[in-house]
Amino acid sequence: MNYTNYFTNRPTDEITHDLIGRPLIYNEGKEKLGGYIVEAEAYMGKDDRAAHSYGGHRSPANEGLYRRGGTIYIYAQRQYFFFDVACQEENEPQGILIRAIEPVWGIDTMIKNRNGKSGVLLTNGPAKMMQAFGIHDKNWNLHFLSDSPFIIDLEDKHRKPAQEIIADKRVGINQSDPIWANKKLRYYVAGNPYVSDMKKRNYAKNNGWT
DNA sequence: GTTCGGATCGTCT
DNA sequence: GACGATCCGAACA
Repeated sequence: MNYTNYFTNRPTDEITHDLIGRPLIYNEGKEKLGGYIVEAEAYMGKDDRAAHSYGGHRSPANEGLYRRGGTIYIYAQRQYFFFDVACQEENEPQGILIRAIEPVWGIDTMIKNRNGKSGVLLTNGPAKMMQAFGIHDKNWNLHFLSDSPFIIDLEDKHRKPAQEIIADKRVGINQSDPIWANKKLRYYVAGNPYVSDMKKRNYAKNNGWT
């Protein structure tokens, strides 16, 4: 399975669901940083009121969404950076936002990058994950995954099986269009502590893995 | 443990 | 000049 096939040929929400439990790794050359994807959101393109590409809106900042599936789309929001992967063919501006990982590789370095914050606070949000990787710019925006330090491991045997994957509404979406704002396009490992806003009382045994 | 409001800056109008 | 696909610390329980 290569990135092009993986990020096209299926509906974007289906790909998003499939990414849960797969390793996401960032390796600039000196050390492997990353963990298992535990939370991600699908943005369904021109019709999706919550997407940056809603209504066909196109600008230098959201150009990445219009590139071919497997292209990295990094964007800035306030002082923070977010990591997306474009889906579908070129000019079909759909994408996936990786929201959270359960840290596994290079934890000590990621804690340093996060200014000493550890535990759940290390990577339980899209901008926190980028900080943990030490990314503070859009350097890799518009690069194809295989031409970047990012690796999404598509080997099924490396995918950590979740006990249950929940579909829920996306986070931080403007409610002006309740139809799109409430669509269940966010997927996460039930009870995993690294899912953003996961309440302690909802933590699952074995972090929600089988 | 959970909620609330302010910070802060790239991007588009 | 206004607005976020957020984060953090302070306040309250």
